[in-house]
Amino acid sequence: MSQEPARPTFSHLPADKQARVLNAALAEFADQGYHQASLNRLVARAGIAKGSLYQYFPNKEGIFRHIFQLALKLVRQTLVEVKETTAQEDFFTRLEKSLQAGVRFLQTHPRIYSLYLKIQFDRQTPCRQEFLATVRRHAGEYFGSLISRARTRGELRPGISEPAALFLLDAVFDRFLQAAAVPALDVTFNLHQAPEEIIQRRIRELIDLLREGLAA
Amino acid sequence: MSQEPARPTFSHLPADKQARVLNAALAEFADQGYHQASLNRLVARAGIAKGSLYQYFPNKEGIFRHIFQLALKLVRQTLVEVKETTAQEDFFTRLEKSLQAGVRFLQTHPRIYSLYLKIQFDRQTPCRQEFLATVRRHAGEYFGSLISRARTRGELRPGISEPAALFLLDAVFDRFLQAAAVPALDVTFNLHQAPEEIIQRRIRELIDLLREGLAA
DNA sequence: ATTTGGTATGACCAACTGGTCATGTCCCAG
DNA sequence: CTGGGACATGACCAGTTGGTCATACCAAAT
Repeated sequence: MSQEPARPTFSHLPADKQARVLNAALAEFADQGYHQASLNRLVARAGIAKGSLYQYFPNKEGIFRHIFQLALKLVRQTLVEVKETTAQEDFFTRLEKSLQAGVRFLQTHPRIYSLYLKIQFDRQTPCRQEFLATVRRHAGEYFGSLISRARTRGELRPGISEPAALFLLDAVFDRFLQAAAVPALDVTFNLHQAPEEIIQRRIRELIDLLREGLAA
Repeated sequence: MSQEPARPTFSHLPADKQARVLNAALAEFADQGYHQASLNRLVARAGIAKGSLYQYFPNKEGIFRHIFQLALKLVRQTLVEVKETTAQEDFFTRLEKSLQAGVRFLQTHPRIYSLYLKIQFDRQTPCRQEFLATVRRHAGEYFGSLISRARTRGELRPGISEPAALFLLDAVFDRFLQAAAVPALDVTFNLHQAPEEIIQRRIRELIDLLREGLAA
């Protein structure tokens, strides 16, 4: 499918040097996006020579694919973990804990989330299709399994359209995280860099609304 | 606040030439974003010389501000129009018609919507703050007025958190439009370039879900 | 002491960027 | 016929980009 993005030389490197390079790369791609990312800045941040970078990776896209695969692994891990640790709860508690986990992820890996957003909205980023497909598939499976178990337990209104429910959850959760991560995005929630306590209250309000609906 | 982005020379131009330049600019910015947009490509598309461009506008940012103001005007217009033409309907019908109007806008002005997305997620675009604030303000006022009238009419569940409802609507609507405009974004709705009929059905399903909630 | 293989380095390259400007064209007033 | 102002033009500029490469370094093996 796609050749190894990193050269063997890179894996022989002392761990701290690898880390420096990966950190610099993640930082650069996360806050500039693929095309605006500058390899000159990257090597400056990492404290290595330009030539060295090309001993580690075949080209810019190779660097990108590498850090993108690391990011993907982390996301997968997190999703699996949340799914397992909330397996015993009822549907709406699971939703609440999932959103909380999302916020935690975003706070501990802000650059990875930023990278994710960059990829999502720059149609020309390499691997975009592959990346989005993977993430959406995981999200879909995640919400899907929550929903289908909730349905067999009778926690859902009967006759609900499953695709619609999936879409709704995906939309609301994604937007919630976006609003927490990106300034000037949400109308009234003011989630960006809001204190933990407010975020928790907002999460509960939202889940309530999803559960009970808007109508009288 | 900010000087006129277009030079007088530009307004003296024959209308079709103006249109050619504006079209080329919108196209370039919409599918490349601000920084990746190339003025060389732009002038090639418009069929004018590089130098001419700088007789019309002071610099790249000036061009951007100009087309961005045109876009803003169009969005404002559309919102006002929808608000007025649905004034007589009940809350959930208004929601439905609003979403339909959004989809129509996106179909008739795909490049403007694309530009909007680019601005939303590229933190470094000029005028970003100003632009987002304006759009969000309009969206907020729009949904806000819908909600508060619905409340006085008793169409809403009492005790609903208004900010939460606003956030929910904004999130779902925006994501719906995004999914319709950008490939590979939604999990299961497959809205991208879907036929009119499917889109209408999805809208109805979503509004239903918002109205009645998820819980049994 | 010499050779060898992996790694480090930064000057260098072509391609492109946003932006400038001397020159040219054209039309209209004198 | 002459002059002047508005507009057109593309060669040109300095700066940056992703990428290359001859050279240098340094350990271990001979």
